[in-house]
Parts: sequence; structure tokens; C-alpha cells
Amino acid sequence: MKKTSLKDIAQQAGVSTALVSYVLNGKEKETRVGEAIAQKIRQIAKELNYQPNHLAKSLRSGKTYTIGLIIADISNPFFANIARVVEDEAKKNGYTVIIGSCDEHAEKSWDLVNVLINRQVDGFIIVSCEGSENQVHYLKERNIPFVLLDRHFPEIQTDFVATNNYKASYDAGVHLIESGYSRIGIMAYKSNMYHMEERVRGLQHALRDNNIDFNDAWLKEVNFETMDSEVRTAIDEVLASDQRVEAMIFATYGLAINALKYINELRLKVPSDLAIVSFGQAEVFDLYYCPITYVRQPLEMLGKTSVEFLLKKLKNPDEGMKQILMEAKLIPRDSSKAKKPVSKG
Amino acid sequence: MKKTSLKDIAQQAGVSTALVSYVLNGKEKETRVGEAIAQKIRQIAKELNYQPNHLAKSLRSGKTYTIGLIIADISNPFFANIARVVEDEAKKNGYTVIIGSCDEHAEKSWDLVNVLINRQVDGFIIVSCEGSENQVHYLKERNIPFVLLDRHFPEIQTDFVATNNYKASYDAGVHLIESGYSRIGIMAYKSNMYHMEERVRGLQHALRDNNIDFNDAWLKEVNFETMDSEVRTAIDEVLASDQRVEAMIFATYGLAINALKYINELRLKVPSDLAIVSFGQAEVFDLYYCPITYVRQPLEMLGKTSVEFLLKKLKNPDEGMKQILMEAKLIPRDSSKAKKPVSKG
DNA sequence: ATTATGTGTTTAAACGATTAAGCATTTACC
DNA sequence: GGTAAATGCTTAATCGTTTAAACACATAAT
Repeated sequence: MKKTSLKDIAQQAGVSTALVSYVLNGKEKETRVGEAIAQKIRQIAKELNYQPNHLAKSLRSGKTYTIGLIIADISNPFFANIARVVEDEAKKNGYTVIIGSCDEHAEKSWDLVNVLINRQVDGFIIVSCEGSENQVHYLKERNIPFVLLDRHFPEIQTDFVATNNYKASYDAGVHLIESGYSRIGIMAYKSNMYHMEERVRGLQHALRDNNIDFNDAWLKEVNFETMDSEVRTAIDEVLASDQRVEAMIFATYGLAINALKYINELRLKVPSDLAIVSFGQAEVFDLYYCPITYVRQPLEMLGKTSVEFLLKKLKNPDEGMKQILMEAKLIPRDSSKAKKPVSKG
Repeated sequence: MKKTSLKDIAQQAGVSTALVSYVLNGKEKETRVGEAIAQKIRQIAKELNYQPNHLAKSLRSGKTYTIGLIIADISNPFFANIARVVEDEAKKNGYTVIIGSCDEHAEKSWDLVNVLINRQVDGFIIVSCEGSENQVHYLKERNIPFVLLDRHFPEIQTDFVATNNYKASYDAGVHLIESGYSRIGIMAYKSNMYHMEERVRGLQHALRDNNIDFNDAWLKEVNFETMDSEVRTAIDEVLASDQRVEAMIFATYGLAINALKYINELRLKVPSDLAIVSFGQAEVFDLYYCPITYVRQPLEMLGKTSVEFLLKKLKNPDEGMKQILMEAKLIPRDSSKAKKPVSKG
């Protein structure tokens, strides 16, 4: 039993497919279709449970009403959630989203871009991974609409929606300082992505502005792929050094989780043995015995705005470049509780 | 700058589009294309960076190489992970996945089914929600290939891939009994979905087989939408009753999370005040101060097998019905640690 | 009576690919 | 030399829509 097409309806009604198309697209007025025949067409369409073929529509119109969403790491709940927001927002506007995760690999990301271009997506929303600048350039050259989400490349002029990571990290640093910590480290991915660098820089400047010298041993950069083991080593090191850190900022959710697991194994107490602030947000942070202070990124807003920007661009390709940095909010919890003052020396 | 099409290549090469199509689809042998011209065509295709238009291909062939994945609740990390597995597995086979979450609402699920049918997906993988039987019947009638994942309707003959929930819950019950607990409750969604009922039944039979009378007050069924508040009430009740439970099985991840939050607020200790076993799996369970015993469902296998079943069906629609129940594994942790014996009376 | 205007409908091309069928031409065979 | 087979390529229909243009009437205006 084949799907019913315009032709089927046309045949039953004894008219041409053109009329059927006009009526079912609500163009009866402009195209002056007779009221009687319009009724009949609608009636038959309902009886046959007509559902238009999106492929044909898209082929004809050149618009698929589909957005390609490329996410650097969908296992990160922050990104998983942002994907949901994007999807919901897109659906509200009649768009379908095809999601792909590149797991922080630029080649995978290339594949995805190509697959999705073949599928004729109207545009992209991309959480870029390291080394994917060429892809951004490619999309620009080919004039394919896209918006970068959460991560962007300051040296490439593009639309983007991101968090003010510098400020977020600066605030986190100040918060820890005000809570009485001064030897504050940060763990980040080994990466030259701007958002990572900003998170590191934010803390460094917070310390500098409070007259604390940042010790390079306090910065721990680990590789994404080998995170599990490297995090352990890193923790060992920052705790062992003669300049042992008292507090640590984790630049991503994944780092924090791995670190917390290890810290548990070591039977260290948070925050007395190590105070913690983490980027990202997840239920884990609430349920940890010592709830984790975290940087809450404006997830909903980021997702919604990225869709909004993209759809505007799709409607009017000549519209100007849109860039926005949103503010994150530090949510103080027990893991960064004020330190009990200790007499010096 | 338009995308290059077959026609463009044909023009440049001075041949018909048919030849180009043959060559680029590797059919030069069967269709006896001259070697010289084949070379030329490939050359030009490369120069123009030709990417075939999937829409046109699909329209012609009636196959989109797209799978619709409908998930009952994507905010559940178990489902989020299974979605990843499905996506990866599909991609390996050249399929693209369009994911939609119906948030446990049957109407949303209907919408998704229709949207995806319009998008001409080749088939569906569905984690059904309550009240969506009509949709399953609809797909069967319309002869649209689909596989039910994780949840199925025993009264409807369909392909499905699911967990043996009865056994999983039975095992959980036995484990708790062996750990010295006897007043064991279970919290589930108020639902007549088979997988839920099986989880309840599993515990009940485990108790019966160990000569423990199941007290109906130990069964707490809460509504998905109002879970936040109902869980609290339910916990209050099972702890207050004269037949206070000592242990509780949570039939879903969401229920466990909510309960744990409340238990923390009440400053109750796990497992001494209340032992816990939960379905689902997530990092939270590892990081909780008292790691949570949980039922590990064969996530990878479930996802992969569902794709496998569907793709087989797509290749050969007449293949027989495929149904499989996979075994879950109980992962014992501290939250269900053996109880210290207490003298009776 | 002729032209203009309005009304209701059909025709046919187009989107970009696939593919059965047809058409030349060359080579093989008896 | 005549038929058959092999070779290399083109034509044109098709998938299901959309939509500009053409067409055929009826009614109104001059």
C-alpha cells in the first residue's frame, strides 16, 4: 500500500495536481480556486490521510527545514542538555535537528559536516572541537549558514553564542580567594581552544589582581582521550608539590568527575583537603556528599539564542554578523566553603 | 555559487548525466563505460568537489538511509547513552539518525511519528511511552518497519529488544534479602507499562519465594510529571508506616535521584537508615558518599541489537519477527551492604 | 461588437538523481 | 557478405512536489 501523493488526490477529485497543491498549501485565495472544488480536495486529502513528502518539497524548494547540530562531546551532560534545548527550540519553529557528536575529534567533525551537507541541511550549529578551524573557513567560503555555540575562534569572524569564560573563571577565582584560599590551581584540557585558555587566564588574573603569584605547577593540562589516567597523575602532583594547592578549579565536567572519583579513592575530604569549583552542571554536583560549587552557564539561553541567530540568518542571509557573550553564574556550595583561618607560620 | 550537480559534470565532460551517474556509482563495468571517459568524469567530479544530493537520491530510490529514534525521556542518562549507541551503530552502516524525545507523553510521540514519517525515515526504533499502543498498531498496519527498544507491549506482536526486567528485579530482591533486609519496598512510575509491572512483580516474587509477605504499602507508584513532590511524600510514607521499610528498590534513575536528594535533606544514612538498589546507571551512583547498588542494563547490546534488527528488516522486510530479552546484571555496592544482625524482639 | 477584466483550471518545467530502453558503431562469426 | 554479438553512449521517464505561464470561459466596460 503506497503512500498517497498529490497525484492520487488529484485523480480522485478529477483535477490537476496543481490545484491540489494550491489548496493544501492554503493558496486558494491567491490562485483563485473554486470553493466547491477546494472543499472536495480537502475532504479527499483527509480521507486518504495525505502526508506531503518532505523530500520532494525540499528538492523543489532547496530548503529542508533541517539543522545540523555538531557537538564536540555529547557525553558531557552540559552539551547533552544544550542539544535538547536546541532541538526543542528548532521544533517550535518547524525545524528538525540532526545531531552528531565528534567526540573532540576534528576528523569526525569533518565527516559530520560532509554527511550533513549531503543531507542538505539548511544550516549548522556547531560546538567546535580543537583543530576544526578549516571547517569553519570552509563553511564561510561555501556560504553555508552556521552559528558557533559555546566555543568560538576569536581570529575567525563568525556568528557565535558563547559564555564569558574569562569572567566566569575570574569570578570563581575571586570566590575562592574570598573564602580564604590562596594556593588555587586549575585543571583544563591540553588545548589551544579559546574557551579553555580563557578559563585559565581568568583564574590567573583573579590571583594577580589579589596579589597572589600563580605557580605554573598549579596549572594542569590533560589530554581528553587519556583523561582517566592523567587526571590521577595531575591530582597527585598538585597535592604533592611543595606548593600544594588548597583549591582547584576544574575547567570541565569530565575533569571534575574523574578527579572526584580519585579523590574519593584517596579518602580526601572536600573541601578541607581540597576545595573545588567546577565548570558544567549536573546532578552529581548536588548529590555529592559535599555539594560542589559550580559555574552555571546559561544553558537555555545559549541554546535558544543559537537557534534564533541561525534561523534569522536563514531568513535573511545578508543580515549582519551576530556575536554574543553571555554571563555565567557561580553557584556557591559546600565544596568551596570558607576556610577556617589558620595562624600563619 | 550553486552546488555542483551531475549536470554540471556532464556538461564539462561533454557527456550525458547518465554516464556520470554510472561512473560515480561504480557501475562502469556493468554499463560498459569507456575507460577514458570514466577517468575524465572522475577527474572533473573531484575538481568540482561533487557531493551527491541525498534528497534527489532518496526521492528516486524511496530510501533515505535515515532512522527515526523516538525516546521516551532523553533526560534519563540511560536513554541518552542508548541514543548514542544507536547513533554510532547506525552511522557505521551508513544511516543517519533523527532523535526525538516525547518526554513520556503519548501525543508528543504521535507528533514525532508523523513528522518523521513525513521526513521519509526508512524505519523507527522506539522506546515507547505509556498510551502509545495505537502508534505501534499504526506502524504495523502501514507496514512501516520498526523495532521497540527497552519497552514493549506483550499483547502486541512486534519486533523488540528489551531487558528481562522481571529477572533483574527478582535478583535485586534476592540480593537485598541475602543482605539481611526483609521489609523491602519498591518505587515505580504509576503506569501500566509492562516493563514497570515486571519490575514490581520481580521483587514481589523474590519476597514470596523467600516467605516474606509483600505489604502493599511498600509499593509506591508516583506520577512522572509530578515526581519531584510525590517522591518525597512516598519516602515519608514508607519510612513512617508501622511496617517501615528497610530497603527500597527504585525502578528508574529519575526516581532514585529525587529520592536521594530528599534522603540527604532528611539527613538519613544509606544504607543503615535505608538500603537502596536502583535501576539505571549514571556517574551519580559512583560518586554518592555511599556508592549505589544498581541494575546494569546491557546498554550497548540493547542499542546495537535494535539497530541490527531494524537494518535486517529494512533489507528483507519478510524476515521473521525478532524478539529478544537481555539479562541485566546487579552491581552490588555499599548502598545495599549486608545489614548488621539485630536481635529480634 | 469589440476589448478588457476576472475567474477557474490545466500544462509543463523544474529540483537532482537513477536506470530501462534505445541507438549507433564496431567486432566476431559462419 | 550477412547476421549476431559486443561496445559505448544517449534519451527520456520517474520519484512527489511547486509554480509561472497558458488557456478557456464568463462577465463587464467602452
